[in-house]
Order: sequence, then structure tokens, then C-alpha cells
Amino acid sequence: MPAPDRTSLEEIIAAGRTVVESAGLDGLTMQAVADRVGVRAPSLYKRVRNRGALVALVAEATVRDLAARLDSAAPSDGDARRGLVGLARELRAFAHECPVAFGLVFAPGGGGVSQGVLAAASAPVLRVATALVGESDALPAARTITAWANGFVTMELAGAFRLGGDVDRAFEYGVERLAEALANSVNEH
Amino acid sequence: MPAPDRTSLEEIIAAGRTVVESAGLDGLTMQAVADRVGVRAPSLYKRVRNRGALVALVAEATVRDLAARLDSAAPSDGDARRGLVGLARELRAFAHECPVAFGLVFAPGGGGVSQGVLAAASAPVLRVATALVGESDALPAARTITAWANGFVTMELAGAFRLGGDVDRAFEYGVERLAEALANSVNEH
DNA sequence: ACCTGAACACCGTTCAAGT
DNA sequence: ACCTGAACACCGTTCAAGT
Repeated sequence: MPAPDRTSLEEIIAAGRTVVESAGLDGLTMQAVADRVGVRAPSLYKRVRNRGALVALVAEATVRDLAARLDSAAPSDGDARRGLVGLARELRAFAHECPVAFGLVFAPGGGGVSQGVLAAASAPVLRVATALVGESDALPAARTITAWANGFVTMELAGAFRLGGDVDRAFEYGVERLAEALANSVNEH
Repeated sequence: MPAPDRTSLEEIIAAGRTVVESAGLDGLTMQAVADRVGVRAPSLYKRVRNRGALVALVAEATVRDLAARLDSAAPSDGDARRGLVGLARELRAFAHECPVAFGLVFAPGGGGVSQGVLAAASAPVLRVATALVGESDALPAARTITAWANGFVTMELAGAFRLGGDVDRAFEYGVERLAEALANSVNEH
């Protein structure tokens, strides 16, 4: 006698994302997710290998959303420098919307986001970087941008910038400096 | 009848740092630390409030060490641009030596490093930033440097750069661009 | 005054038994 | 073929009792 499905993998992941934002990473328990989905904890193991896999799935879904957001934030035409600023602001806004899940992506051991999804999120950045510095330096340029943006937001969310000064201004200062440095680097060798 | 101390807070923190690097954050259990220190798990609560506090102490000790390393890596005299490159390389080398503890510092929720220690680690960066861009922009400049360096190393340790390309080159490219951007920003307004 | 064994709550995970 | 209750291992934490 078949038993009807009372939930789905997508529902579980969505529940995981909600739970993790409201209760933190430690609050992301199998029971909390099961409760939210209307099922008993052992049932989750029919769709997810274990808690670690669930955490990875939450991180992956978050990166997938980020990729879509970045993609629509950077039109392929238009000024490359403005494109860079737009991407950076979009990343920051996204991180503020789901700070816990965002912090999970590059967390020590917790990550495990698949190569493909990470590449998708990098694509818009790589596009802007190519427009700014050309093909040959596009990869290191994209990594410079990504590293700065991720680092800034991570530190901001961790409260590392609470010691005074205008954080918004520091962010704008950073993108501006970065955009200029990359744009100018083309004229050298 | 007094009972002789069989361990100390310093020993516990040192054990925590060793355990976390070899067993990961999940492996940093009260039992593992107690075993390494030669005591039973409940005894740890005489010196540490709970596991979260121990994690925070490990992070704090790590930042304290980093501060010392950065301080000796950046002589206050000499070329500011070379100083910046030296600081960045030192941070990266340090992170590679204790990747798990380093990743803990700005981890979501796990951090909790005290303001003073964080300020001490920032001081050398602030010094170089001041030399590069002057007093008025020193803080945002320092934050730009720190964000980039932290972000780069974090992504590197998380394996986000495994998709090809020369990571060392990307690092050197990043510092170079950053140093130039900051140095040149003085001539504008 | 610190250390210990015993105990409890909570969580991840497995599995036999239901439908 | 998924769902459940029961069960187990493991971990964090408390506490009364030792020395």
C-alpha cells in the first residue's frame, strides 16, 4: 500500500532557509525543520542524507538565488564601472536579506556548494571584469571584486565594523577605488 | 581541603586551538578538549562558561596572535605600498597555518571577538592605510584592504577558487591593484 | 576550591513495523 | 513507498559528593 507524500525536497529546503534565518545555524535542527514541514524528523532522511547535506542544500539554494539576482542586476550593455557598482550593491542587499544563509556559503566546513552553482553566481562578475580589464586579466580581476565584496559583507554581518565610522561610506569608497583601479590597470602592462 | 589545579584557562584554550584544527569545528567538543588537557569534561566549566565561550576564546586567541604577526610584518618606516603587500601576505600565511580557527573569527554567530583585540589586529592596517591615503580616508581605506584580504583568504580556504586559474597570481594581482588604487586616490578629491 | 561520577535534556540517526 | 514510534549513541550541562 503506497503512502502519499506528505512533503518534498523543495519544501524541506525552503523550511531550512526560514528556520536558519530565525533560529541561527544551531537552531537548524532536523526537528525544527520537520515541525515546520509537518512531518516527523526521521522522515526527512527519505529526502536528505543527513543534517550536513541539508545545510549544504540551504547554502546551495541561497547561492542559486544570489546568482539570479546578480544576473538581473548587471545588464550586459552599459557602463562597466556602473555595472560593477550595481553588482556589489546587489550582493550586499541580498546578504542583508538572508545573513545567516549567506554566511554559510563560505563557512569553514559548512559550505560544500557545488561547482556549477558557484560558477553561475560568478558569471555576472566575470562579465563585468572582462569589460573592465579585458580577457587576459578577467579571472584575477573577478576574484578581486568577489573577495572584496564577500569580505566586506561578511565582516559587516559579523559586527566587525561596529567600532565607528560610516559603513555605507566605506562600502562606496571600496567599490569606487576598486572600479578605478581595475579600469586604470588596462593602460599599464 | 584544597584540590590542586590540574589545568588552566590558557591550557584549555591552547588545547581548543589544537583540537579545532585537527578535528574541525564540530570536533571541538568539551570531551575532546578535556581529554587533551587530562581532565573530565565537567571540570572545564570551572574556567569556561560553556562551549560557545570556548569557541569565542579560541577565536580571540587566534586574532591576538594574528595581531602580533601583522604588527611585526609592517615596520612603521619604509614604503607604504610595500608595507601593504607585506601585511596581506602575512595575513594569508597566518590563515593557512590555522585555517579552521581563522574561519571562525567572522563566522556567523561563532565570532564574538572582543572589540579591543579586533582593534589591535586592525592597527597595523590602519597605519599603512594612513600612510597611503592620509588621515581623512584612512578608515574606509583600511576597511577596503581588510575586507579584500579576509574575503580572499576565506574563499580560498573554502575551496571557492578550485575552478582553475592561478590563485597565487590572483592574490598578487589583487594587492597590487588595491595598493595602486589607494595610492592614486590621494591626487583626486 | 577544584575534581569527579552520575544524571538529565536534547539532537542526529537507524530501523522495524505500520499503512 | 513513505511515515512513524521506539531506541541508541553522543554531546552539553548541572550538581551533589568527594578530596
